[in-house]
Amino acid sequence: MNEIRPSAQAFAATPTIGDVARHAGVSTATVSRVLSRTGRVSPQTREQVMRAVEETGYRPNPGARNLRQGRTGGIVVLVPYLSNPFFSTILGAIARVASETALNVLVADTRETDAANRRILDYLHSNRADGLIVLDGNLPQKLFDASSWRPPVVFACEAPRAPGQPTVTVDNRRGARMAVAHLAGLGHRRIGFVAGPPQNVLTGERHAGYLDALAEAGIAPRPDWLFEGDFTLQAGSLAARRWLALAERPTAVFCTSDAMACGFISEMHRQGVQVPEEVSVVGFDDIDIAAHFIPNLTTIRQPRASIGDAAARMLIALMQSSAGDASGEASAAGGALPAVELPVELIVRESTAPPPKRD
Amino acid sequence: MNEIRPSAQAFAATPTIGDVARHAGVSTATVSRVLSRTGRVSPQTREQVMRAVEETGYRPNPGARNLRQGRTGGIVVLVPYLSNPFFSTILGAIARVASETALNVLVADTRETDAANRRILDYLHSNRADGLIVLDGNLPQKLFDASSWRPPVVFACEAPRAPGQPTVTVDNRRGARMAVAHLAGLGHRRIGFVAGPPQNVLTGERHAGYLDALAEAGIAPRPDWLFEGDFTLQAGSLAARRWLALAERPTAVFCTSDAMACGFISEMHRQGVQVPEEVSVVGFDDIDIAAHFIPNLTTIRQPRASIGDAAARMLIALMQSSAGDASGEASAAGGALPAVELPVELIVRESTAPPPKRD
DNA sequence: TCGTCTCATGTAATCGATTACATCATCGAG
DNA sequence: CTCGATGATGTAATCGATTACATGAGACGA
Repeated sequence: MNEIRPSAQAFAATPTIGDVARHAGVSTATVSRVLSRTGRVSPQTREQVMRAVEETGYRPNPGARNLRQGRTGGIVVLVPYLSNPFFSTILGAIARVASETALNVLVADTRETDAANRRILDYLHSNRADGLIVLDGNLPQKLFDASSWRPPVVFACEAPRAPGQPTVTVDNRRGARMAVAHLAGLGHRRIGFVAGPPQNVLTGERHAGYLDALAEAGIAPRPDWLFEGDFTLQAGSLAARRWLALAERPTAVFCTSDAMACGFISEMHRQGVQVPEEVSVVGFDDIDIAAHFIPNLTTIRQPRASIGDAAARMLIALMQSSAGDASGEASAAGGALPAVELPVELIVRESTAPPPKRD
Repeated sequence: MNEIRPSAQAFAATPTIGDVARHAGVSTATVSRVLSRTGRVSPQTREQVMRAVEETGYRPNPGARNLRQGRTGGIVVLVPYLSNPFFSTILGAIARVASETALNVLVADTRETDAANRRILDYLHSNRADGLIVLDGNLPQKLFDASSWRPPVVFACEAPRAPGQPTVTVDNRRGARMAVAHLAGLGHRRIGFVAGPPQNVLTGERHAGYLDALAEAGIAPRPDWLFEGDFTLQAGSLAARRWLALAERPTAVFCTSDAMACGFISEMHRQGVQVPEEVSVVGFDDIDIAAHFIPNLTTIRQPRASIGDAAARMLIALMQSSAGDASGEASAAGGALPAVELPVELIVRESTAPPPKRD
């Protein structure tokens, strides 16, 4: 069908490297060399090529380049619930780092994809991405072992239990301990715990920290003061209603997410219970609204942007070292960089106070 | 560097369609036909091929397919401030629709990219994406005219002023009018306006709606009750401080975002001013926290998920019609579908009340 | 003056799929 | 029995870049 080559006139479709070469009177190899700054090209030729690029309005086709180079030019971020602002901030940080290296950022919501596992396995197993960042710690671990060859993966926030994987986390246990110790320090002896999803790694770690702090304060844990939850506003409200139904109530609760803390306080307010006068509340995350919620939320700050930033940089480092390497396996070349733990911080605001004087 | 070619033995790297063909004793064309369900293949052969796919663990390389088919297999979403939960919800909805069609979703934060315009122009102008959804109405309009050939673009939320573009919006003007009419209906005559960024389209539309409602209520607008803002929590707090400094204060304010409403109320609380007893506040968006903020926020609900959903479906429709079309131009084939306007809804909660009795 | 080395550039293979076209066998109608 | 239609499959071009290798022109030392 190409019998009538469009010859040298106007470019109907997008110009290709061949068009540029013809315009400049050189070969495509030379154009490529000029544009990728590899190999030596005489200043004159370079000049001609650049002019031809200008004239034709040429833009290299990244797909073609990637195919040849055996890359995809993108990384995938697997997010549970994209609409959660906590994750979207991390995503933003990842995007910023990726744009420095001209990497595309693909997102996939692990909870939305109907045949979720299948799609994720696609991402992992295949040549769809040069690397993955997994923000969802609840994905079946099998997914990651199974595939014979896979691109580098970094787990962020919710690291799976299996060790030896590259991870970026915060010290959840210590954060929880700080939160509960803060309550104990204010004089609270009856401290509730609002959990995340049962299977979730974070739930486990933060619960461990909660127990640590109780033990340090010489307080016996009370199983009936452990409220189930799932990190959402609604779960916080639900926990509040359960708190209200209790005969013997905690004077303080540690919520394992700010969203749950807001939901909890909101429901308390609706029922006419004062925070922090009648019950103290500590959150976890320090999302934006925390500093503006009423009462301003005492919480544990996670450096969200730093998490995304660190995860992206770690992934890029892994990608580079596994590219230099002939086999696809992660190499020891870059040294052992697979685990970063970022610090958390207690932010004391208004939602905590000494327990009400009584009993 | 690749001098030692891995030769022909076991599949060190990922298997290709050629490996499958060899395994099944057929040609690559046949394998392709089986896998893409195009063309006729005998049941036996199909069986053999499927078995070979199984055995080799073959996954097609999407990059190669896309190159051949002249597509990229992805759409780009340009978001201002990825960390904004409002946008991330929309993004989530887009991702859901895109996954139905096995399209990749690439995100780019228009405010983070250092040489932002250059990168965006790249996305537009080049063969990087099969389509774009633009959530940022503040990008220079030139970007979109300039490029001779571009993939289909859908503007969502913040539609540019230029008409004739495919857009998904809500009736911002009507929403603002409803919000302010609600305040007027409660008896307020002194109503302030907390604006978004000056250049922003939404700011303009919502301000127009504000003026509409004032006019309907026979209230003269007061320029000194117009507070600048930028949709953020901080801007809301700042507006609150300005409100406090006023000699003559509005008894109600309409904030053009929920975040600003929260920031405003938060600062009021800090200064000991009661909402809604002393000043009523209406927001815009109905973000998740709105129903749990204290006081629960009266606001205008935007159907965020529907916006993302509609934008994605519109884009996919445009992509299909422009693919059938020989030229890259949008065709009239699919009929004129380029503008969807979704309804908004007034949600009355606790942050509004009749004005305090005085003068 | 003649290799030899370097530098600039061109030719063509390559990445991994899709797909236009060719080929061959089979079958039914005339 | 022959011819054309049909169906299954193979061959090879193609998408748009990168890059290994070949080539030819000068420069330079012997």
